[in-house]
Amino acid sequence: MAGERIERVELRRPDLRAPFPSDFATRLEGQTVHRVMRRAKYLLAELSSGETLLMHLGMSGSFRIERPNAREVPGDFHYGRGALERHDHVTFDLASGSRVIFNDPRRFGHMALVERGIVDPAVSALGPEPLSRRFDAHVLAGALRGKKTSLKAALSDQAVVAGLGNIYVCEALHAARLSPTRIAGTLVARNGEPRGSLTTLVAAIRQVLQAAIRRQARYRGDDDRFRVYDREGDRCLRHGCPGTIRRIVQGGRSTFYCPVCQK
DNA sequence: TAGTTCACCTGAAAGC
DNA sequence: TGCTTTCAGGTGAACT
Repeated sequence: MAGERIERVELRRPDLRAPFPSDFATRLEGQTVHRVMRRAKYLLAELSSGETLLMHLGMSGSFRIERPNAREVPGDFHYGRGALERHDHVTFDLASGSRVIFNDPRRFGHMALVERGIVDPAVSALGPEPLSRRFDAHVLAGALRGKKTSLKAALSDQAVVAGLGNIYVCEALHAARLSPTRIAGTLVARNGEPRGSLTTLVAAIRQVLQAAIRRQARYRGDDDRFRVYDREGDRCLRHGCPGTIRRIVQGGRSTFYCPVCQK
């Protein structure tokens, strides 16, 4: 979309997670996308008006791009390319002839237009990017100091660290050998300095995310992609650990961990 | 103020 | 075989 002019926007239903404003499509049409960025799980498209198009894939959302030189499909009435599918909720027709389509079966996705000079509250509240230089053990110690909630809940909080979901919190805690039920504040010394286990956790978060990006992982798929997630009853995969993976519920979400090697 | 619970949604899987 | 129920997730509002 970057560098493209948006010719036409079609909303194929009135809402995703929230209703679209009545002027959502018309405000987008005619605008040029200056650049597209990512912040945590949000995609941000900077527009020629100074507004920002905020997009979130939710659980099941995805984009696909159809290009004008794509092979024609007989009988199809949509630009001679693939027909629109049941859960194609938003289409962006671009001046180049390309079409960007947002598909989201579960409709947990989100789109909003943010006015010039305004930062969406959901974005401004986000914590540091876990793969950025700004994120280290001292920063995480500052966020966890005094927290009486569990490590699982704390790491799932996007204000503590941005972009970790349920699965990768489980994976990072397993990689760091830390129990998801441990009180978050116990990883911080009385003087506010991070304990050694917090440094290990920061490295584990980075390692788990980088590996996931390399695999272009999605939340469902090959079972061998995860070390603990969805492995209840299986042997722990850590070398030499005799433990069995346990499932518990925290904050209404499944947590998977090894009670033997995660302390 | 901090922490917890619930609703939203729908495809897949399990249960009957 | 077909119908019904349960479960999963990210986010924000409501609740404790």
